[in-house]
Amino acid sequence: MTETMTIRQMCDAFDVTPRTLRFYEAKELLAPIRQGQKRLFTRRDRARLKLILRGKRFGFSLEEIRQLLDLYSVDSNQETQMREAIVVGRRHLEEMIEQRAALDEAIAELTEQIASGEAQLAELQSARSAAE
Amino acid sequence: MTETMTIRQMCDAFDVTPRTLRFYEAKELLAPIRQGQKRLFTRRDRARLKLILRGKRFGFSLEEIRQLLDLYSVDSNQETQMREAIVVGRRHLEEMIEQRAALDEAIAELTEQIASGEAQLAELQSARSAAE
DNA sequence: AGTGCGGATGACGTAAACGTAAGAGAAACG
DNA sequence: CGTTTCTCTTACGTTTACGTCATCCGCACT
Repeated sequence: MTETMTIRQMCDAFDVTPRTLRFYEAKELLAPIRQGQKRLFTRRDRARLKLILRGKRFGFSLEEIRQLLDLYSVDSNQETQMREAIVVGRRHLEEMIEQRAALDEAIAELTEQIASGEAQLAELQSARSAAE
Repeated sequence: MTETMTIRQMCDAFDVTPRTLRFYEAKELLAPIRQGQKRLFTRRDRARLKLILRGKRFGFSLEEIRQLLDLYSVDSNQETQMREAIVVGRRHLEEMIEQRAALDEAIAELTEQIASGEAQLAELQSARSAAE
């Protein structure tokens, strides 16, 4: 069905702007095929875009993501390229595991802070009703 | 002991540059006291800087972090300000929880990709030794 | 008195990741 | 056939988060 998608369909599907998709193409993160002038984004582009957006969310730069994408691209049957991709992948994996630990800690602390803030508010409430 | 710290001590302790600390002060994320011209960073500044660096790591902008810091600053006994901080805090908390879920998924997938990449490499190895 | 050293204050520069406007071409619609 | 509607390329603009001078000040040695 949706074997390929237009730029507009991509934008709607992934909530990005056309500019962003063209920018990613210029940076060689995506490689849509052309039908005349127009871009057609394939399943592969969609998979890559998903990974790009995920990577961005975790604070990786587009350049870091570009290196990592080689690991997911099946056509990296070139041995040296594959080795390189695995090294990059391992580095990212480590970083992400560290990030998860830090995230857990941050979530715990923030939860605590919110609770303590609410407690202070509740105190203000009861102080007010006692004053009536 | 180290009740207050100079800018250089801060830089060494947190691995940032003086420029960064002055920048954060300009953005009202930090508020070191002054001894003459020189900045002296207090315990409070250190706690805030820790939160700032953590927030950055999770992809929050300095402006978002600034809003969140009110929640941790104990002197936000102003009720409306406290309410606002709690709302912001809840929003961040939700986002971080979502982020953790996405992170878990990404870690799982990346682990898989690395394993599959290594399998391909191993195949190349055995193909080579069989060719001898 | 001279000379570093640490820190301060502008002010301009920069990299990343797009935003935005201008102009043009194809294509779909009434 | 004219007019929106998409999309294209080109190119300059913008925001965030600092980097990088240049210059100056005050204090500690010697």
